Amino acid sequence: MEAANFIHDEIIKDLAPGGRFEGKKVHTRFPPEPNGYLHIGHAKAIVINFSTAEKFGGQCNLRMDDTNPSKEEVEYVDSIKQDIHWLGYDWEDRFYFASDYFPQMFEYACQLIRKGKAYICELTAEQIRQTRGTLKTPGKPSPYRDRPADESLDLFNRMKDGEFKDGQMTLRARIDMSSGNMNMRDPVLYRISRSHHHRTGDTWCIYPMYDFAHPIEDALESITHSLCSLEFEDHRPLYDWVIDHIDSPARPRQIEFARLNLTHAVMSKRKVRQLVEDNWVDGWDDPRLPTLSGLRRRGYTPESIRNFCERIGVSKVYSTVDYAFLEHCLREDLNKKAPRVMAVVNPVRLVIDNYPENRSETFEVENNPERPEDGKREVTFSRELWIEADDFREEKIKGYFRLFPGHEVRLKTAYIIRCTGCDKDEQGNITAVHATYDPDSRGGNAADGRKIKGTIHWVDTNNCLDAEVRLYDNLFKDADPDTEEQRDYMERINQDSLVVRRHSKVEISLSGTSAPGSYQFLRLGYFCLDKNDSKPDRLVFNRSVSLRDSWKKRNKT
RNA sequence: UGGGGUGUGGCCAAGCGGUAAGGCACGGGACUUUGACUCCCGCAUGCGUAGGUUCAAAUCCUGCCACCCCAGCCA
Repeated sequence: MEAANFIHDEIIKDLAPGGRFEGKKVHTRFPPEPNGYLHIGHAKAIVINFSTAEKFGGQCNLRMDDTNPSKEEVEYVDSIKQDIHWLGYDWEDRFYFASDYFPQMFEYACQLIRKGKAYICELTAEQIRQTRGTLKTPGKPSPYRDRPADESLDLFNRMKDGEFKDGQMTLRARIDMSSGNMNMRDPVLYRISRSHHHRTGDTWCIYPMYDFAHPIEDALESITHSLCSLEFEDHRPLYDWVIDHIDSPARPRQIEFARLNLTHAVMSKRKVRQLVEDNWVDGWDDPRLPTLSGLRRRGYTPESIRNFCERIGVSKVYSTVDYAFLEHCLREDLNKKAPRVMAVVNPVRLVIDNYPENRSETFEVENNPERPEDGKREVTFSRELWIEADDFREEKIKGYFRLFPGHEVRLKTAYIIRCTGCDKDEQGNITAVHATYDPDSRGGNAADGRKIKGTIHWVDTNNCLDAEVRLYDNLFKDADPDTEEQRDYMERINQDSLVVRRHSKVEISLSGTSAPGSYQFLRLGYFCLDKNDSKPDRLVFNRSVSLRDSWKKRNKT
């Protein structure tokens, strides 16, 4: 089997004869804490866990790591499940909660106490901090460190029974107060907390810490490979310590990889929350946010996100992936799938002066040149059309081959027209563009075979729909809004990250649509209906991503 | 000499002692009834750095440098 990344390398070794998991089935898990919404960074972890299991013919569990009731809520559990399903992964019947293991964890803690590997400490949080030492100096042993096991066991049971106040005492591992690894300086294993747990209610008033709970959760589920992010590297010795000192049914292996960062975006829960709560964006599913619900509303497909996650690779290097790569993956997917449609986002009236006033005709347009099997649809044409304001200029500039007086252009699938001028109001705003058409060019090709370089899209003024179009761009202009910790990144928000066009015109074939799905607005980009605001009689489209535009690129700076 | 990690082109990333894959971005060109798509071409005499071992080093060894993580009763 070929390894796609260093984790696969390790797994292959583990599975080999004499390896740590020889003869075992690979088992991974995705263990979110239900305290917020999932984002693209989680998607990377989800893809790594599920695809690794799949690659080796194993399984991946979904587990809510709910060991801290003061931060967790049920509403998140549902959104997390929904997002993972949406991405296209299935955990079948293997959906678990860390809280289901509380009784077993308590039992393991008692084992540790009996072995003299853990003790009840009555130091306050402040005292624990003070005696922990610093990065360069060893800590001091707690005065309770040598408390007899019987006494600790008794206290631990009374802790569980609610005899003590929150924070009054803790269960601590007895490891090494002078370890260079801070996590090994007698870490707290259990704390007293009377917050209401979303699943166990008030059954417990003591809760295990992550470092104690996680290896047990993994072991109980027979996880072989516990894949997590880099910041847990220093916790691995403690993870192994717990497994080694309890009567563990399994010996899972933790492997760490670098989490995903994206340019032009903020990923941390705290920062996203602030953007939402201070109303810089429209909720957790704002299309500019890197949350999965935001990306979904923006029109990102699960396939594009999965593909993105697979292609960015897995390593231990601190990395920031260019947002342009995510966009590339979306375009690549939508180019194959999205039906083409004509829409004029910023309309200006085009009058074809030599076209009869009351005449109308119909043209057939292909739905997707990439997929001829998708068939064709009809669009109507008449004397007055809407065209994109950008497609007309009063004067030619170098390289511009759209409409300007005297110049010919093709109206997609219809006729070749020649621009004759424009009308303006008193302020000098262009109110209409004038042109004449070539009656012998029906369909778009000139009878004399002359080549027409430019083709523009259009919509019949007599047969179209008004729509609101929301043009989204990066939330942050800076590639790295997240770098300097203390900077007020809100001030760096891109003022043009949302431009609303309320009077856009879209072709009639879109009338009444409510189905989810993406369209390519010809020459503009990929768009989808906004799931929150669009109504069959008042369409609202979100721009998922623009088409690549070498003209625009060439003309800026 | 706290501990743990990482350094390959602008951004990801292969490479596992035999003479620098691939993708994105970027630049050029072809094609084009989407300035899209597609297709060509270009883009590291170089792998943090200095030495060493070897016929041969991004890969092995040593020193140095840079950056990231750790002192929650968060995960």
